[in-house]
Amino acid sequence: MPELPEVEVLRRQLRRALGDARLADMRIYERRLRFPLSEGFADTALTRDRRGTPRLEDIRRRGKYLLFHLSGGRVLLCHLGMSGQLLLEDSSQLEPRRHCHEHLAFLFRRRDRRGGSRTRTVRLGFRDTRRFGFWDIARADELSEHPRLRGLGMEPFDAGFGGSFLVGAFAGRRVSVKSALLDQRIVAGVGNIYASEALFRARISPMVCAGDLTARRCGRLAAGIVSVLEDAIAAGGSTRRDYVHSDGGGGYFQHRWSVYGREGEPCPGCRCRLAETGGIQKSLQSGRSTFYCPARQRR
DNA sequence: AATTAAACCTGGCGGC
DNA sequence: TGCCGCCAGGTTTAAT
Repeated sequence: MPELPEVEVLRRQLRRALGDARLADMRIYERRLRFPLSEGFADTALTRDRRGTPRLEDIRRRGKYLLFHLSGGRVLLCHLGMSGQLLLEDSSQLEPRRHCHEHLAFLFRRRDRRGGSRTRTVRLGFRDTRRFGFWDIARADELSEHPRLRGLGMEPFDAGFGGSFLVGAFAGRRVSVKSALLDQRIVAGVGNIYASEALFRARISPMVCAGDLTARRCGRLAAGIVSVLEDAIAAGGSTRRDYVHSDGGGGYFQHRWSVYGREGEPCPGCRCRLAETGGIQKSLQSGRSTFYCPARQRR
């Protein structure tokens, strides 16, 4: 799925394209997502305020969630799951796109860039082959208490995130550090790809117990998380199979993965030592694959 | 309480 | 070629 960098790239694209558009209309083609779409989703989303249809005030991100803030204090929450996509088109057609697992479509109207009173209609389609993604609607003033957001941990780009935060968060934890990184209640937004990549950058074995990490290693890990997420955002995210940008294009960071998906390849940090190190290894940790270099990433 | 496994879905790939 | 099992960027729920 899209992890933090992919969601962030999408957020920036959508905000640029939609600006302060108004949500003019929407359709639901499939309610059975990872969690069934709530009864009043469309009606609540489309409720007009004094000036007309709801205005898009901002698009924010929390962990892997996209948050569409609408006027009138409503927020649309979107999680892309494993295969969710949000695609923009210049179109005013709400008919579903066939044979592409489109489940929702929104029409936004915004002022034409050339100014004047002309408006432009933009269609935003939500596609999700596996239907692990989901949407919900919440009141803005209750957003932090929403069941799906309430338990989320620290944002990696928050000022408070760093080695000492990880020391505290990992204290007493007997799970592996790799599993701890996937726990959204600790750090929000890191998924299976960037967990492996961050551990590689920090030169830490994914099998180490989170609670056993020294402060020094927690500092390296925090730096590795931030740097890999920043680099991935700058490269437009990673496109492996399902993730695409809002224009259908893809990111480039998959070409810069050091370990993920590179089983048997030479470690980029131990060049020319393939025979000694055995190259990148793959293992399973609580059902998810982990990639690492056993020579460079010590216990 | 803490960890792990199963469940939710569809599609693509390698092996036979 | 066709069928089958396995795997895939996630989260929640049930079971150990």
